[in-house]
Amino acid sequence: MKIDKSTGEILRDKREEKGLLLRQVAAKLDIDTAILSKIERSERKATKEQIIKLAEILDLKEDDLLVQYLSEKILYEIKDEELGQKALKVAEQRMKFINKKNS
Amino acid sequence: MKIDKSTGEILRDKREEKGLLLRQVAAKLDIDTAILSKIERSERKATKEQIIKLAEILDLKEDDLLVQYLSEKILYEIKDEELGQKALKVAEQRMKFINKKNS
DNA sequence: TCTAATTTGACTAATTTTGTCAAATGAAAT
DNA sequence: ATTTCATTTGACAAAATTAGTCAAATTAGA
Repeated sequence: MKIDKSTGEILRDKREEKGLLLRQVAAKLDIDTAILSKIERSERKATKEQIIKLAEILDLKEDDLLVQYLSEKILYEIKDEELGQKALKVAEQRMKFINKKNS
Repeated sequence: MKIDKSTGEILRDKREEKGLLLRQVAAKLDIDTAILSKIERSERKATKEQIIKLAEILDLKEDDLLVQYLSEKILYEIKDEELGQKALKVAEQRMKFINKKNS
């Protein structure tokens, strides 16, 4: 899993690698070019549906891209929080606890 | 850190322990009783400001309550996600990476 | 059973997110 | 240098989500 690249960077790199224009990919996503530009520069978040379509369009592994995307959503929640690191750890513990309970 | 109790349960337990009514606490928070009732039963999320006030009103350690609250917000983001667990782990790695970079 | 506390659900208000559009900027090619 | 096309920017609108009120229904204790 790439930990040193933002979702946006991954998307831009792959799009350019495939020689596609923002315009072309945006058309397939049915959104304005401006939004895709912003997504690639991490100025906007994509929606989950857009991520799924992008994986398809750019031949990226859907699950990997989704994990990347979700982890970014999580980090976004705590980005300005002093206690973010602690909260993440506690969230993991609670997640384990919940999973244990449901088995 | 309590891992087996929701924020709502913590709040309700402490409020009852102190013999306060929903009405009284809600008044201090400047919201309708109905909302506090829903927060305590995890039907609604509190805002960060409400959590801070509640820690004060109920004599709970602010940081602990905030960590509890933030971890719940994180879990909420991934509650319906198959890949939630993986995303959490990746978020932690990325968090570490970001912290390393900024030091 | 009376009374006060809590819960429920329908509704409104406020905020955030997602999107469009047009103008500005940048980059490549003559 | 000028043209042309891709990308970026920012102001704005639409849509969705979140936060709140209110009143009626339910629950719990004396």
